Amino acid sequence: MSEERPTLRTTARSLPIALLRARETVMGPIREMLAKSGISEQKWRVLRVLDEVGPVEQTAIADAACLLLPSLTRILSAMEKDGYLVRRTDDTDRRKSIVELTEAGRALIARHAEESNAIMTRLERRFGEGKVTKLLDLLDELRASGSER
Amino acid sequence: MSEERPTLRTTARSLPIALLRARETVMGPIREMLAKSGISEQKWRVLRVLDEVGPVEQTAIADAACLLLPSLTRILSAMEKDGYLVRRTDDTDRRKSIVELTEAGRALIARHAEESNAIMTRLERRFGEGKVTKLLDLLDELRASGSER
DNA sequence: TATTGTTATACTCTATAACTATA
DNA sequence: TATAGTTATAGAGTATAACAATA
Repeated sequence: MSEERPTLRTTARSLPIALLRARETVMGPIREMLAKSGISEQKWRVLRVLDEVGPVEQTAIADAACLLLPSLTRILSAMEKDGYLVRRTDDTDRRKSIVELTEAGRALIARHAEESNAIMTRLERRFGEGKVTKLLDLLDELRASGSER
Repeated sequence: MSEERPTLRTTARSLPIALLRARETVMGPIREMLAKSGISEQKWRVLRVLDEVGPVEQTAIADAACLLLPSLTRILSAMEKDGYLVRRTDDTDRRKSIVELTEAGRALIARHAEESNAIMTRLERRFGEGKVTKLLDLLDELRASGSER
């Protein structure tokens, strides 16, 4: 049969689809964990970013947590109302607002840290620790190469 | 300082976050491509799955395209209305409905295949073809290990 | 009784543009 | 003029449960 049209790669060899499928595989137990405290994936990412980098402006959070600024505005408002973080105007540039975790925010993270680590450790045992490391390295490099040219 | 609470991995070493960030990096040019024909990421995944596996029941599509069945129902209805696919009741099990691409659906894929491949090729050149292969292999294995045990 | 898919509902996130205030 | 963040709005996806048809 004469096949004229260009052929796409199989979905298993499509990077965006493979990344999504792999993520869905990994997210299962984490979703269960988060569901228990009624916190969304997006809020959990924001919490982790804040925990990692400390007080920071919103554009940086949006980039690190893969959220658009309008989404982030809404999420931060809700989380501030719930007492997990505070926003204050930056001293040197009053357009910026700096976001910072409260003690309650840090406590929320702490409550989940152990289980989160256990989930990751279990995955490493099943999938292979070396492979996880290799995979994370490649993902980092891929992300970095996206910023180039 | 005495740090008592358990520590989380950095977000760069969190598999779900790293997978998401990498995906966002890769999706940029693809989103631009799809935006031109007003087709969502989710619809594009459905098209590719159907193109790859042929006529198939909806549960299988949902799994392969990482969509919940209620979402898929709505998406398929819209795509059927647009003439890209048809649904027919399975002969041997009348609970199932088999979904199949129409000629218009295949044409839609064909219109994007060349550009989609070009985007992927460009990424391979920048990031390294070997690394892409290695990454896809690892993602496949990860996905497979999720089904185990 | 279990499974396949649909419908209903409430919620959340996405995407874009317009806007405010600061620089 | 440009940037940081907010607000508005429309649209789409997520998640859960309840349901109909079929097995």
